[in-house]
Amino acid sequence: MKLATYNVNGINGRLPVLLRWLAEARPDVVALQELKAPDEKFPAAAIREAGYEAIWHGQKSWNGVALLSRVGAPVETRRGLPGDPDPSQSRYIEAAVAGVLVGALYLPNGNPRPGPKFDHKLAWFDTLIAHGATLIESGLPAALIGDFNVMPTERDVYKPERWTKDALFAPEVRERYAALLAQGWTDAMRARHPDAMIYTFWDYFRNAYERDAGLRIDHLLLSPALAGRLRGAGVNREVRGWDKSSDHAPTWIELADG
DNA sequence: ATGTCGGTGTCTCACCGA
Repeated sequence: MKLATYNVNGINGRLPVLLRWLAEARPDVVALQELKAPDEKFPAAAIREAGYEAIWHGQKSWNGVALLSRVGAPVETRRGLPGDPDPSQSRYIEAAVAGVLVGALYLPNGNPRPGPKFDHKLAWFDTLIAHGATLIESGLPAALIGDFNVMPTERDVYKPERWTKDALFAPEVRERYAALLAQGWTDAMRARHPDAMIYTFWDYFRNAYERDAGLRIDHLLLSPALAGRLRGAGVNREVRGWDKSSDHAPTWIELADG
């Protein structure tokens, strides 16, 4: 099963890019972030015509997450993170799909730091850590996937020294990502490619993609009950070069049958 | 400080958030 995450940065503005990628890559299950659309403006018909059943949790203007599947309808288990510090922001949706419990998330950006947005990021992350523990304790094959808005290590940033004060690379945030892994979650990309330079995001500014000035901020974490099925991982980085692309590239893993 | 996007309202430009 191919499981992917993709921050689309506006699902309606990027719909041709999304549909082209779905047709070419044929992922089985996909988490989407930054829909930037209210529920009634989710392009459900186009997604269905592409062969995917979907659930979504949108909001006007910002945020918004969805889960797509072409291997059986996602059975929604949660909408919103339990104990979310600001439930008005649509950042989490969870479903059982193809025998895996998939939590699809869009962690707050948190800039500027310091400030209330950074505090919110830390609070949201703490809430995710609490929920992550319950998922691990369940013993189910589970995945937490999405835009975590954190580069876990220096290897995940094209120029680490320039990012030390940024909310995406702050020690408090990287510590929380490490705390999540310490629960038993496996960073699938790093498990498959321990030393490679891998990015999932390139800024729109200053020709970042052409210069390969990227960041690795989109992650797929696997519970102990699922990690043994990991067979491959990669980034469809060419998608970032397409016309009208998101600033993120689709990021995927391959799982053996359970 | 800067740069470039989509979405939205203040609505053919200016703003926010990223």
